[in-house]
Amino acid sequence: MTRRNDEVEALLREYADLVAITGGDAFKARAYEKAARAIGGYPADISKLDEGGLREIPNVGRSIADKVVEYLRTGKMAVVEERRARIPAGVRELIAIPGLGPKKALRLYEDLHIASVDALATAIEADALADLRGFGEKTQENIRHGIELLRRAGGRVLLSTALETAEEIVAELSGLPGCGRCAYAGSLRRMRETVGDLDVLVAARRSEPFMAALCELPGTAEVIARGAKKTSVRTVRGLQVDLRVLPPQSWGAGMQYFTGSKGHNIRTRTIAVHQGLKLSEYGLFDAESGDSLASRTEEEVYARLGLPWIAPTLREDRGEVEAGLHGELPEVVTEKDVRGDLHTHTDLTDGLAPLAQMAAAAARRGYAYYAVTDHAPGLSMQRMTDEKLLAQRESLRELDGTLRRMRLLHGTELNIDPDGEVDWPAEFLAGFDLCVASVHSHFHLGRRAMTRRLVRACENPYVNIIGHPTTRLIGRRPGVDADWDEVFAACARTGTALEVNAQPDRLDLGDEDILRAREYGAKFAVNSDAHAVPHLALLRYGVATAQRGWLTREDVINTWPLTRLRRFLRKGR
DNA sequence: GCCGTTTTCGGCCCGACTGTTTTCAGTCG
Repeated sequence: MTRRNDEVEALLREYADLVAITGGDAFKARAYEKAARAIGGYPADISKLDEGGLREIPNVGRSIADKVVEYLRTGKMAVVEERRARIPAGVRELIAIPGLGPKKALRLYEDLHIASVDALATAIEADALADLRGFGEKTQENIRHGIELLRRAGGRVLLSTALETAEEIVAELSGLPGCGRCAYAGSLRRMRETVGDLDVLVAARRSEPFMAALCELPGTAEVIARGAKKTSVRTVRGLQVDLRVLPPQSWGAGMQYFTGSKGHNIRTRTIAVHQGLKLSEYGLFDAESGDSLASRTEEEVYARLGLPWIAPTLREDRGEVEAGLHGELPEVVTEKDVRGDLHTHTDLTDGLAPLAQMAAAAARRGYAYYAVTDHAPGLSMQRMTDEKLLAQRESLRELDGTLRRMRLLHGTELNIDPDGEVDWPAEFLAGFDLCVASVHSHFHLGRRAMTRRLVRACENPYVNIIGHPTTRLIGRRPGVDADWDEVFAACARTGTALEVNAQPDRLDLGDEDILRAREYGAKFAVNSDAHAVPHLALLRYGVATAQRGWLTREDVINTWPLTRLRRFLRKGR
């Protein structure tokens, strides 16, 4: 279920954007952004809070608390409605284009009445921006490229967005009478980093009540097709949902078929054909007699084909069927295997919650260890100082040992400068239990310089993990250019782990790079990069990505017992 | 709009990059 917190966060963000676009006070816009972030990252459910309770949340004052109360009561915020009436939704979409902010969006709207990404693309094609102040050739080229980036996502949404919607729908349909089973399949079940549409399956004798329920959900905007076996709708967020109702005895075959991928299914069907069988969404059949041989569970279907059950995250036709036939499928890492998070923030830098709250929440997740890695001074906007950091270390050491059996590690997230140097000298770095090091600036160095930069970071005896190695932002920013083979080899050689950052818009490294890095024998750390208590749970997306990269416990350092982890962190020093 | 006080007003993340603006505005992290 989406939390009310998330709804309010989205609404306040929208209002902040609209204030910025309409040329309001920039500090006011930022105040709404800060409040949005604080509410989104607030651990408690805000719908249970009164105005006083809301004002306890940092950066929420009287005015915003009032508006939130108004929203919780009426489902609306009058000020947002007003601004929406003045600025079409498409204008706000424009500022999602990298390189295009609120000022340029307003100019496009006021001077040329451009109110959608499509209209902007058309205008650029028609060279209609030539006379507009601030839109020279380079700017237009950058915008064109930005639109390209957005479109390459091809209407796909982030895994996290898709999963939230799917879980809501599954929860709704599961509650209906006559529902045998209900689950999502498709690329979402395979946990791809973006999802084009949702496939939801129901096992039931009568399909009609489920089709009707889907069409009538509050989140359903439009019914695309409606039949007895399949119904398709589009949600208010623009996501297409296909619902298929299967006879209960076909559940396993249906899940296998609709989970895909296409490539994986071609492999399994080929195996079936060679055995004189036929595999469809209804079951595995004898090709001649038409007798059903297996269909009730996925395990049954795979077993009859001579295969072990294959984890959905592996079903990408990357050799998993072959591996299954030879009994060589990897035992992929699971969320339960993860003993601790090694990249997290607190309110000492840009996190929302204080150290004690983050640590307590981590302990509730059952972790054996937990690292706090706030930003280093190189990110000047974070205003980190040696004194603040050492004071944090002291509080952390005091807290250590008081949280069930969880051990606290003191770390930092260093900035890798263009030369591959990091924020502090060796003597100071030696005081940390571990260091994550990440690229946060100078993304366009060129391949050779970028490769040297990352390799030098690996060679630093105090750098343990390269954070979000490519720095890509899915759908918004491509990863940096480097000779990754060289970087991965350096990681393996120096005992530096590669992060699998679990933030849903990063998932960095991504699955394909993980597969490549694994070939060099590099190790990995699956981290949440949490900036708030609820973010700790994002780890599931990182674990799924690790699975898609075929990683096992052996590959992932934060599944190891603390003593083994500490040995790794010493990097042979 | 929020916050913290020097308690009711003034500061708020700050520096870098980029393109185009002939002196700096807009965007980003």
